[in-house]
Amino acid sequence: MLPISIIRRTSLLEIYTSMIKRPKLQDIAKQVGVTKMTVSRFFNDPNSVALKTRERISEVIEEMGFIPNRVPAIMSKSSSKCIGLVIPSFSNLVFAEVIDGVEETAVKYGYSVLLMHSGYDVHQEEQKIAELISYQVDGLILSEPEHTPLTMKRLLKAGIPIAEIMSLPKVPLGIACGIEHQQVATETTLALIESGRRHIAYFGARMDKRTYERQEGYLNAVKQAGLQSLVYDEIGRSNFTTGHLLLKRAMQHTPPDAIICTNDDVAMGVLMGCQELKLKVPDDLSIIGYNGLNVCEASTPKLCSIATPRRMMGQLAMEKIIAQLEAGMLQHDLTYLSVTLRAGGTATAAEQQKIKEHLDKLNLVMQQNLSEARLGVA
Amino acid sequence: MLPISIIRRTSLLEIYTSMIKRPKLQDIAKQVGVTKMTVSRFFNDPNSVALKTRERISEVIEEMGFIPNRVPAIMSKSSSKCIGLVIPSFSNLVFAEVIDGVEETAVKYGYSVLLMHSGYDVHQEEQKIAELISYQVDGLILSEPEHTPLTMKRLLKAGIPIAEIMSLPKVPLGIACGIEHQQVATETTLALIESGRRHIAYFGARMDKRTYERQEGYLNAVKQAGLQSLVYDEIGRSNFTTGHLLLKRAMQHTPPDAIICTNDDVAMGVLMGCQELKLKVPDDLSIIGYNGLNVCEASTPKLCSIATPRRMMGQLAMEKIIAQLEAGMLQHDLTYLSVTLRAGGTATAAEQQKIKEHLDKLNLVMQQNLSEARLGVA
DNA sequence: TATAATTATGTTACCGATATCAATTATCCG
DNA sequence: CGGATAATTGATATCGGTAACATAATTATA
Repeated sequence: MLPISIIRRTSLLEIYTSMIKRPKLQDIAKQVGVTKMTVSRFFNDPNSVALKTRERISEVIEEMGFIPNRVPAIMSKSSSKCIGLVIPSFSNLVFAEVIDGVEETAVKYGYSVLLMHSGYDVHQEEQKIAELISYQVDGLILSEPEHTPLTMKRLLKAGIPIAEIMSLPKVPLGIACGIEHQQVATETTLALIESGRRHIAYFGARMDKRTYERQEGYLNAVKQAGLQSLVYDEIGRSNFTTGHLLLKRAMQHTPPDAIICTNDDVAMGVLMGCQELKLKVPDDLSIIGYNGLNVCEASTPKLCSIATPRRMMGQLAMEKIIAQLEAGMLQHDLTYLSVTLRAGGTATAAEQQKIKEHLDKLNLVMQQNLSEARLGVA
Repeated sequence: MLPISIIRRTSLLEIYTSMIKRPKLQDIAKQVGVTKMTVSRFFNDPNSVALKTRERISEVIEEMGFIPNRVPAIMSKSSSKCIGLVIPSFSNLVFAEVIDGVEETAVKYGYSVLLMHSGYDVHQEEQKIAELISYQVDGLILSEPEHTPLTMKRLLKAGIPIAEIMSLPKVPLGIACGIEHQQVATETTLALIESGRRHIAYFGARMDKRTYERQEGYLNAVKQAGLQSLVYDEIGRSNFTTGHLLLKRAMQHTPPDAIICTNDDVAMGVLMGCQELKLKVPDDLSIIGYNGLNVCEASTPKLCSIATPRRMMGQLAMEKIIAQLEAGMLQHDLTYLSVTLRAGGTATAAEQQKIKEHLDKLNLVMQQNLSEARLGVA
């Protein structure tokens, strides 16, 4: 069906004739009867302008709806006060909170965020990073663990703080704030095994690289316990439909008694599928999600999920970037963030307890690593 | 639980000592043995540079991981080739496709997109729009129908094409590509009434302004039919949980036999709630979503929803902005986009048919308006 | 009231690209 | 081979702000 278009002239038309040249400080200055320097001061250091002048400038600005041009300022100050953020996708709600955390912190310190998405593709990422650097961002936050060789070279030569979030990259570029997805998956799987589950499946999706880290962790655990590995995945995005589909496929093959899902969407799809297939959750089958999105609250029973500190990751990455900017010094800085259990009835109470214990143990081990690392550096 | 931090020095450390001054065209030029003008040409009009020179420049750029600074270019060319896009929220998947449509079209014509979010708040929107204008965007796409008076003034004085999408604003700033949400809701409601439903409820959310447009349309229809209006809403975002909650509330009050939801998330929440409350869908209760997101596929039965052409809205807004930029002429331009029915078993086959008919009728009426408007202008 | 101290404003150079025009070099053809 | 033409490169001004210093206006103080 084609869009239906009505071109209609309205009362505002007289304003809309041809493109107007945007006013500049000079224009305001002339109107007020000062030089552009005074108007510049009005914006950057109002107290250095006489009250009377300030009022007159204010009036003219108000009247003209004037907004100063930040472009020459970026050149002059050789700092844009902008931080670039590249996420893989806007259709993945995981990143919504990351964005909020990043932006919240940026604003707190007087920075802005330029946001781009890479579509889970390293070449698109290359493009977007180049674009952000070409706008002279003062720092970069990246959320995918892999980059093209050219991107790596550019990033190392960029001379600005760079933070990688979500996962911990093997060769960090500078700052890294992430989760040990693999270890988390191992511990979760072990907890389910200890709780008596013997047919634990992993539902993934081939789009996201972090999925594979978790899958690796899952495989380690089942191998360690001498159990059969049951991995199911699907090309493309991981969503409700994927979960639904993978459940059906799994049931035809070897019916699992527990499913660890790569994320909450897949897990919700599984849960919905269970209602259709009349599977009792968590008795017949326990379902564990990943991320702890709000969607977990929606179902009955609520989805049990591994909650990731997404907002905090954004905040922390930003804090660290700004710290390095203010110090004028680039430094390597790795931060491992711990995950928590988002309680929900898709796992038994005993299982939830076991998972909690395992995650706590993992956190403890990491803290020990921390101490050792400190000694190593000292 | 606090994040666990490990600061570790790695093999890349030697590169990371202090902030490096970013290289400029001049630096490349010196290395190659030409003037910066030649390097500038290398990027903007490669064919005007001798093959041999081109190769040498290429090598140096490759080696230095050089990315040209676009900031002075924006000043010099007095065009940024950037279009600003402001959406209310990244946690609303409705906008993911809009973004894709906008960006896809932008890239096609050599433009970039600067993306910001306003958190459904006109004052935040004011900030973000000002920021985008301060970066000298060549055009703006806004997705909320209301703006502060200051924003209105600034937009009218900005001298760049501005497109408003999603809804059709009462006083359009320039370009508008939107949906007649109110009329669509009226027609949907009427279709359900004609199908025999007598207790039709509307589930909204108080965050989103478009919700109210739809609510208005719903109210018109029930009033027209002499039925009781059953509006339920909740402060805050509209999501699964909201739908769940509103269903319970509605059932305690006057159990509805049909629910029109402000969006698909609320509708999914309702559907999940039905499974808990043992309500038969669509026999006891039919559920209509809004937007036609992919989430509609996830449930059993699939969610019946009014699909909005989100990607097309983005594409169209961008096309029209670029057209005006190339023409160097600002013009009012309103486009009404039609909606379609996304089939799903949460409404009976007969109901789905009726809704389709009503929507088709609406599209016809709009086409007539189009003809009249053309005559009016001619 | 004169002079110093302070406040307010102005002047000039510069940030790093590109537009424009000028100069140089290479190529062609009779 | 010489001059014309085309291809390539260079020189200079400019975009619109801000930094840094200079000057003018005001106030404080002796």
